[in-house]
Amino acid sequence: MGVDEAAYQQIHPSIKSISVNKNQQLLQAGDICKYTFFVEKGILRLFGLDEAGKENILQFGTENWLVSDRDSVYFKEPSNYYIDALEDAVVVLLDEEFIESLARVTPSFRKKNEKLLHNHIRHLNKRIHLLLGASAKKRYLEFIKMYPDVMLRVPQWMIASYLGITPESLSRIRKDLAKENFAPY
Amino acid sequence: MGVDEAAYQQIHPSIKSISVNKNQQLLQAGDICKYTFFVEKGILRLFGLDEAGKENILQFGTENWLVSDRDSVYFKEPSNYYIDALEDAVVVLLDEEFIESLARVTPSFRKKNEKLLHNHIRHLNKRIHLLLGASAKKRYLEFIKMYPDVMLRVPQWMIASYLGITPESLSRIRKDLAKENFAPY
DNA sequence: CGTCGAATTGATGTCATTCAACTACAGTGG
DNA sequence: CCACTGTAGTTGAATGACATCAATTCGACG
Repeated sequence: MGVDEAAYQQIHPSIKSISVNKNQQLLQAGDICKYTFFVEKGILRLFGLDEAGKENILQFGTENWLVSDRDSVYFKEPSNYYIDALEDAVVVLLDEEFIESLARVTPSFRKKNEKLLHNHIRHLNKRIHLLLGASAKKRYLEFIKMYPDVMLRVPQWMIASYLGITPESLSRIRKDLAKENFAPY
Repeated sequence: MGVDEAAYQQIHPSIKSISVNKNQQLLQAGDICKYTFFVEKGILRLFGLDEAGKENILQFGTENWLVSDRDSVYFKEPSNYYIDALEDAVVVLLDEEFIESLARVTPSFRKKNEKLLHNHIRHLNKRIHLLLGASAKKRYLEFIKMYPDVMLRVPQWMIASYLGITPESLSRIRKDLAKENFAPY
């Protein structure tokens, strides 16, 4: 996160790091999300359920990513989303207190945090743009371009969920691409 | 924006307010977005073009809303999006300097701004969730529930664009709803 | 091995798109 | 004031993209 070591030492006491097992839940809809999770190792995923019970994946988070329901953390409202681990993982729990400490110790932190927020928004806008305008195939190609690592580490049906299509459709899309001599790696 | 009058007076000089005509462009892809637009009157719209030249509407902004390509403002990068006015409008131009002044004069401003960012993210997440999981009909119903005013003031084909469907499809959806005795107003 | 979930494949269905025709209406110029 | 034009909206028929359902196959793991 670009935080220097001296600052880290000062606030160290308030940092909690935990290990989580594959498939372990870190957040459930209805609960208030108390932490922002910084992924030290492994993969987390943030998803919601629609009324048909289908999972819609909003975000994958691999090493050095932040995952959380920012709304729930920030507004202290019950979350509508779920977070779980797709691999055994190590995550750092960043709570309100931590954020405040950090802001006190390194004044530039607030700006960095703001920057992260802006980046997040940029991301979301791009994704909406794609969902509005692009075919499933194009969205898939965009995905593997942006997240080649994720693509190799999560099951295919989850990628389908992220893209907003069924696993069957994604399978067919991949078959198509193979025919066209497309090789992502 | 919840800024008190005294603060307003202090920073007044750096506030620029302009009138724009219907259809006037405020931002073009390729340009750097220098301002965040606060809509005092009228409606603005933020949209992108896909490679087929189709407009994808990311946001409508009516009275008291903020519209901008936050990324472009913040990172000072050329924007990928367009902003124009759907009605004759009056908008306040908020630039970097303004934001800084405000942060200096009212220390709580930074927090308010952060809150706006979080709200924005909440919004975008919800929209993605809908785009991933919900039918066109459900998305339309959601839309008129969230933005009844917008729905009355912008042409139907733009709403279709916002929802990610064609104008024809939206027309049919409305016909369906009418048959089911659905009356939004 | 045998089991279970993931992935593929085929047959069929559904929703939304596309293309085209037509209506309604607002704005423009004669 | 009326004809002319262009844009929005509606409707129909045909097409296409993706979903659904069902049947295998594949592959990891006990």
